[in-house]
Amino acid sequence: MLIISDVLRGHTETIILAHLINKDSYGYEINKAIQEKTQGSFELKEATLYTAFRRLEQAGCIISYWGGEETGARRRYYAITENGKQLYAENKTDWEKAKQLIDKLTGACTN
Amino acid sequence: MLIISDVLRGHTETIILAHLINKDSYGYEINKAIQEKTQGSFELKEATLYTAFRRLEQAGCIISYWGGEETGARRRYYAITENGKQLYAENKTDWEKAKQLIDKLTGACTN
DNA sequence: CGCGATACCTCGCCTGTCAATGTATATTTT
DNA sequence: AAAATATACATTGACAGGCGAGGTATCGCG
Repeated sequence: MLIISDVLRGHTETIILAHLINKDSYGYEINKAIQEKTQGSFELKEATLYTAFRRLEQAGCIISYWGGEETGARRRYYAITENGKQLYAENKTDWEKAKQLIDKLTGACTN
Repeated sequence: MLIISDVLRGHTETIILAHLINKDSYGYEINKAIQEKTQGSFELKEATLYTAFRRLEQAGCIISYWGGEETGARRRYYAITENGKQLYAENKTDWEKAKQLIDKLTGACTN
């Protein structure tokens, strides 16, 4: 991985939720989508992904159902809930704030 | 703390280095500076701060020396090294990349 | 003298990441 | 038909960074 993963830490859930906003999806597909989007410069590890799914489901932010085994192995689909949409919105505004804050704090100070 | 700390994770060292770029400083002062800069919306916890100092010193990114007890308790000053300046520069470019990446990945996807 | 501010430090827990490993099925290759 | 590859999900155990809680010491003020 080219990008230091500690910086990405804490964004896993938001990344997942972002992918579920428009349509239901499943782990493998989300992972592939991320790899394509970032052209390999960042990969969500499977273990990380699935533990995040567990967290989100337990928090009532997503729900899961089995389906769509037509093409290959069985898939567990996830759908975002109202809770999830709310969390996504919160995380997005938090991120905007955090971005500014980090920019300010990591700028060489002249005082 | 208002901002989710996991998002800030991994930036502690960069924040410290940023404060040492222009002048030597010590823990308490750096902490106070951060609190003022962010108007209380983010506080680097002492335990976090001092463990980060240890890490940075062990990595040869900063060096420490005792001094300046004139006003109160004794202070341990830190100075940035060439290694530290390099790490700072790397972290900054990483951050720019990561910012773009996160923005891209947490945007609701329309595909 | 007690209290608050200054200043530093450590222990142990918690949480998120991830390498390693395992399972099962479908498709493609040999 | 067997082997390899791709699809797809899941768990375990280790690791690292953040931080709550607690501790030490000095100085000035009332």
